[in-house]
Amino acid sequence: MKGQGTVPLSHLVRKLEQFVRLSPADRAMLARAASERVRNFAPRADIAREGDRPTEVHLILTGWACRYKQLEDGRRQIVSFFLPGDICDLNVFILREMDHSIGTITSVTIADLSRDFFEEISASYPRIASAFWWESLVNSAIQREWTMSLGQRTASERMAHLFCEIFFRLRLAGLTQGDSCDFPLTQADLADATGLSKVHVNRTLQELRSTELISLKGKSLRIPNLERLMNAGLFNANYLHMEHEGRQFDSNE
Amino acid sequence: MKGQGTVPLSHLVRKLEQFVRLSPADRAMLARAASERVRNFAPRADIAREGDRPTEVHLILTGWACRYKQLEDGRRQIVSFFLPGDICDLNVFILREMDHSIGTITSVTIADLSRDFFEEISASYPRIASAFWWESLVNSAIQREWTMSLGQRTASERMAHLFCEIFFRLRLAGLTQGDSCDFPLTQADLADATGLSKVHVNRTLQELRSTELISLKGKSLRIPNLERLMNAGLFNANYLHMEHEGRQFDSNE
DNA sequence: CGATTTATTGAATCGACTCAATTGATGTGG
DNA sequence: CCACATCAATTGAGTCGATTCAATAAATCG
Repeated sequence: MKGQGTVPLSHLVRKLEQFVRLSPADRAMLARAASERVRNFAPRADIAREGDRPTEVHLILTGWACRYKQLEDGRRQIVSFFLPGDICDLNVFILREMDHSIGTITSVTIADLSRDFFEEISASYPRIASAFWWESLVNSAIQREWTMSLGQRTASERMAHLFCEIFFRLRLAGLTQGDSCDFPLTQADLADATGLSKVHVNRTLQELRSTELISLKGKSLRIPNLERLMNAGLFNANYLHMEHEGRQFDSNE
Repeated sequence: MKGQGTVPLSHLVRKLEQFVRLSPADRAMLARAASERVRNFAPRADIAREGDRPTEVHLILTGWACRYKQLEDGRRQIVSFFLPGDICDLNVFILREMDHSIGTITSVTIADLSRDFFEEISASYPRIASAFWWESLVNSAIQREWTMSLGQRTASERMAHLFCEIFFRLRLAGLTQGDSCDFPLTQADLADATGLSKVHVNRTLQELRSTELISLKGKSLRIPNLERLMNAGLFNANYLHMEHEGRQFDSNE
């Protein structure tokens, strides 16, 4: 039973184990959760819309998605990306309605986690609960870092920073191959995420390519020298909190 | 014992009661929490610094503070404001170190809430726990809205939006007088929060004043017509989730 | 009261935007 | 499997919002 191989759940487990050591029972619980209600979405589809009542928490099993908001006049901002293994807001169901939408980038498989499930977790699976807290605090930190990027970083810094962030997050979930990873975002997506125009995104990418900070063709990203890209984006990984918390959170089994 | 008058704790209670109805026991618990370890800070002082180990959660009793991040070259971004009654990140103590700093704007009084305190809450005070969850989800929503502002709104929209947000939040805590409220932020603070230069903040304020959207002198803000300001800032209050969740969360006592 | 912080103004510049057209990919149906 | 349609990426030119630098005026504070 050891080694879940490439099953979708493994991204979540791999990521959570960055923080706590999970017991076989913990893993079984997660496996149960991830199979309860599974749904598939086409690329560029909405999983949830602003105004909807949130009734469950979504766990991204495969594919990329994003949270986005729109102004009445159509201006659109992607406020975060969801990668495989990511969980959308713990406990959202206590709010009456969504203040943003969740849409897919690629085709996506999600598992819907019910409220009861969360209550069971907090009552009986303290390590999972801890890890979920960690995930949620990291997501808040990412959102703050985006605020920083949009407020202070220049176009090329912003772009470099985003590439670093995504690469680190994918790596944590076991989704990189050496210095490369899948990268399904279009330049329009990057524009919506960075607050730049599509045209300027294009020019900024050319700049990053010409200085050999990235190589981006098709849907694949390669970062030949991560350190250099991090410097270019003033990227400090501390906000991802990829530290292991030590023994106090380990499984005793 | 009824009516806490203007004691600092009342801002928190008033805000949380927007969401749940608290029992006398709940209130007593909050009162205990808020008196456990109280500290005072001068204006423009740091409550916590990036790199520190977070050991407790801070509750703002009086005064204004902010979360901010800095790049190596000194560029500074305020990523959120803390107003009286606000709580800084539930459960941060599970992270190894702060990824940002918390600094005061005015003089500030805080209460430090221990980890044990939170465990007691989740075990025995479900309504407070719910309300804390709500507060934390709203804070995330605010952070997303800032991302939206910085990415998509123009200078004057951004400024108008920020004024609306602060006014709504202060009102929820019982800190507005009619169409006015205290407003201790300097133009430099506004610049750091909106990602604009000080000079442009100044010019944007002049624009808002000349169109009579705000009146801002000394440390006092007046919003003669909130609706107009909301339109100017494309402000939609839904992200503040100021809805009452209905009976299921009410105290039975 | 002078000292320091905060706010205001002007002028020149630049990063990023818009508009508009073109090239290159991707994908689908006949 | 090509032809057409659509979507994504690229390029050029002109413009504008916001910036920087620098100086001055007005508040605030000890």
